[in-house]
Amino acid sequence: MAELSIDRRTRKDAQHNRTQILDVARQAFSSDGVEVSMDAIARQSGLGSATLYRHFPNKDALLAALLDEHYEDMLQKKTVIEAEESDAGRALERWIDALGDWMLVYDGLSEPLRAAWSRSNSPLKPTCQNVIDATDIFLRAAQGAGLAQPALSGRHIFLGALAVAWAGGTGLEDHGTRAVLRDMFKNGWGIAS
Amino acid sequence: MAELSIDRRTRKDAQHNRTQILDVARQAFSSDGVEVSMDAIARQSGLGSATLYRHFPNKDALLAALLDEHYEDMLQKKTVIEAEESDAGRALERWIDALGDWMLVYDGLSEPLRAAWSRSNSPLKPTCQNVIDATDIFLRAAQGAGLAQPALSGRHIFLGALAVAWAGGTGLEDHGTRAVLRDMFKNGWGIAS
DNA sequence: CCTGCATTTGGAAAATGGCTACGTATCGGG
DNA sequence: CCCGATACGTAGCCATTTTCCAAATGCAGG
Repeated sequence: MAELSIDRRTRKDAQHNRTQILDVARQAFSSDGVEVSMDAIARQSGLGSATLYRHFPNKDALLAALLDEHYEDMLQKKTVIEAEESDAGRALERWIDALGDWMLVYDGLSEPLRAAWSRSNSPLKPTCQNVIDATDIFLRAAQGAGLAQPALSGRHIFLGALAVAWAGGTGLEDHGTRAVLRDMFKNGWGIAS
Repeated sequence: MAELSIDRRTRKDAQHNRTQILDVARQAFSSDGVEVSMDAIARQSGLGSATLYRHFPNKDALLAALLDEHYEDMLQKKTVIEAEESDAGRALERWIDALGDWMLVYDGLSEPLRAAWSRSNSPLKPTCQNVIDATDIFLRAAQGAGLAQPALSGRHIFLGALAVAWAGGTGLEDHGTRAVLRDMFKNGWGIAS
């Protein structure tokens, strides 16, 4: 309903430009990381930068629009995990893995995500909150089964996964390091004596 | 010896300006984080920006000069820990804590540190390497005593500590989160079943 | 004390990036 | 087909890192 009224009032060229921007941005972020300039995206879209900013008031908003697409996938993964995995610990583990992958869809994505959740008015914040909420569900189940540290919250897990994604992200020649970091995130560096 | 020949050839005003820059930068980084502009540092030093760049070819070089001062403290801490702590696990823990503190001396320090170690020619790289080497010593001792995950290397610990510092760094209203993250780094989010 | 010259300096400017003001072009209903 | 609402692009602002070059300045030797 809301969509209809928007669509009806939005000019066709504007609609076309919007999807064009999203397509170009998706491609640009994928190949060059989130650090590509807005100017470059506008140029590749065949538009002036002001037009880009009219559709998305800032870079984070553009990023958020793209991430919301991926959030659909995340919801689906959530359903699949819940259906397939009876063990709450393994379910949480799979969810955290999915989280890590999500945070790596675009190179350098960790930065704006982290910045978003300290800044008060970032368009990325709702998206983060959704993911955190989903994480909380898996986490509490695992905690109930004694398979996750009881003091943690979904926010902590999110931050941890974000930190791992950040550290293991761009320019890490050694691919195995990523796996090691994830394992360290799950099990810690220490061994209880 | 090398210092003498440098000192002899370096003009007094240049020497003075150099220490002046370092003093101002130390203060500026401390109070405003590493994101302060080079221009601001130059201005507060009563110098033109070009002068600043003559002394330190880029921001990382300036940062590295300051961090090297702190590295002295780290070496001292290392000695103290080695002297006081007979348990290798606790020694490693204390070292990692020191590592975490070191990475927080300036706000936003994690960023350049991480960038440094993927970029090939960063002035910060040698400093990082020194810290990693020291970490390796503590780590191997702990591994030998069965108190740390055997698959890890000093580099992994360094990256992990960096990730924790990054995630728990700037703009984290909740101070307890930092402690939780450190604990999660040591023990993981999971509980072995 | 003076003087010549290498060294050092400062201000201006280039390159890049986020973002905006404003006049113009275009869409689409009547 | 026309006109107002809507969307557009140019040009530009501000901030940041870094570089260029002419002018100033310290210092060694006379």
